[in-house]
Amino acid sequence: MAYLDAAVTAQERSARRGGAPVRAAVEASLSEFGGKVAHHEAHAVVYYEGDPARRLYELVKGSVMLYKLLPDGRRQVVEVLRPGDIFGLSDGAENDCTAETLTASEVREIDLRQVERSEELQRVLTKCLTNQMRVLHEHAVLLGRKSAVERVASFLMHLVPDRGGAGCIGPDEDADEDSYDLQLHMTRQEIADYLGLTIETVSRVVSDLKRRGVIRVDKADKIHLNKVCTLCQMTGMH
Amino acid sequence: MAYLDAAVTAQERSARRGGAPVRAAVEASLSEFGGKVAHHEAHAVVYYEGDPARRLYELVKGSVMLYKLLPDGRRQVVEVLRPGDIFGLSDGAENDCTAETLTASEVREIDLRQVERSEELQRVLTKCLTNQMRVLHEHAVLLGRKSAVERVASFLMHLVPDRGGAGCIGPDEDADEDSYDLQLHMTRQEIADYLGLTIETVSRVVSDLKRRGVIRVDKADKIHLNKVCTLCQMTGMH
DNA sequence: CGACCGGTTGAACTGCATCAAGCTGAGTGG
DNA sequence: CCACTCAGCTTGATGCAGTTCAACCGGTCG
Repeated sequence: MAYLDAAVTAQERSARRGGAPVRAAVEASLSEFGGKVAHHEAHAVVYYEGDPARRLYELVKGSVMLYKLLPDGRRQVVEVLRPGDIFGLSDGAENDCTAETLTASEVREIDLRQVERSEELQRVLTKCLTNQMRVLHEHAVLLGRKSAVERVASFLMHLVPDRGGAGCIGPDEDADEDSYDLQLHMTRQEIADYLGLTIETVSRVVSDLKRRGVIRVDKADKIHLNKVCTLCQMTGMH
Repeated sequence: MAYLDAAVTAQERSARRGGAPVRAAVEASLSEFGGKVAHHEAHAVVYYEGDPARRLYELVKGSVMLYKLLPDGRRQVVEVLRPGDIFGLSDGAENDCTAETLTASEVREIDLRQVERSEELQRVLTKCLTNQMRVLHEHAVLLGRKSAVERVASFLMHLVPDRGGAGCIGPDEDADEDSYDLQLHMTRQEIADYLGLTIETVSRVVSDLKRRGVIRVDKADKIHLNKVCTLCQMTGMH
């Protein structure tokens, strides 16, 4: 746990590295509500925890993570967002998380007063928040009750469309000839902070999966799943 | 980790014990939208994870926890709700959690079709979900990054109005003559499953706090905080 | 009174963190 | 084109916080 720069005010905090999409998008887009689309490069901070919450954001393209820091520098990535997701909503006056891009991203910014007015916007919001709640619930199980191997397996499975989530069918008993190519776009540090582990543990688990032939590591952030179903069985959910 | 009865269908699962409110209520009530108010006794299941999501619920009185089970019986309590909170909203066709009362409770049930129609309801919902999101973010930090002592300290501080949460002022350097009486309404098992610990660890930490004079344990679920500020400093947040 | 349930306490174990090297590949400059 | 550097990653050795297993305690209920 380094981040010794962390126990200070929002703007003084330094950025971190990483970057990759995580799950399938919610249908609706908020383009109809106007708002500027801002372009951010990778590892750019959209806003800081503790900053006044001024706008609502919709991730249009790329990927963004939300994280919180403890005063001693420990970090927890609480969400990894994908296009269609909404963030920046706060029930207080301040943002409760820092939002930082993982990859170059496009973010639509919508004035909070608009939200009060538009009925349609409220409807989309409810839908989106409900979905994020489900994801957070599942993540709480991961953080509170899963082993390191189960966390990493769950993380990887979540990157496979229609697998790993609540609606996952579970492993296909017979043939495990399913394979899948992943681009993580996150550093080991970001993955570790998302999974509540250390960088070393993540690395060790990945190496172990490799050794067992479940995955192939082409580059640190480019992983091929040799046996999707075997991996699925390692998530603790089947 | 017992719960061996868990790896089965929703209705077959057995109930668990416990019960206590956790934080201050959101202003709005949904009484204006009608809906029946159901009375549940303590440790009653309102709905099961996996059941078709038919209605929206508002906790009127009492306290309710939401939890998820892994097939091998490990449990994670993902939320502890207090009056004013809304639950049962699902973005799929099924509930993603089991909802169980901690104490005798009153729960208002609202038809999901109402939600589609009412603009005002949407507004209240957005507000309520945003608040729950913030709580879930904070809980992710607890589960992913805090030590056992920090978890228990955070848990207890959350039960003190205006303390423990994001808006907590932090410990008052000087006089720590603040003291406070708590009624937990949760068993050690429920607390452990909420904090991602074992029952033994919770017990040991509580005993330790007692030994150090930070708290006084009148009954297992009736705890007096002798030094609120000392406890506050043990949450890892100051 | 005995059984049972929730809680506490102790002893031993272990999974993950911590500490410490070494490795790899991209960028830089001579 | 090669030496150097530096960041991100991997690997090994060791330590410890929290789990596991087990015994016991106190209150309650039949």
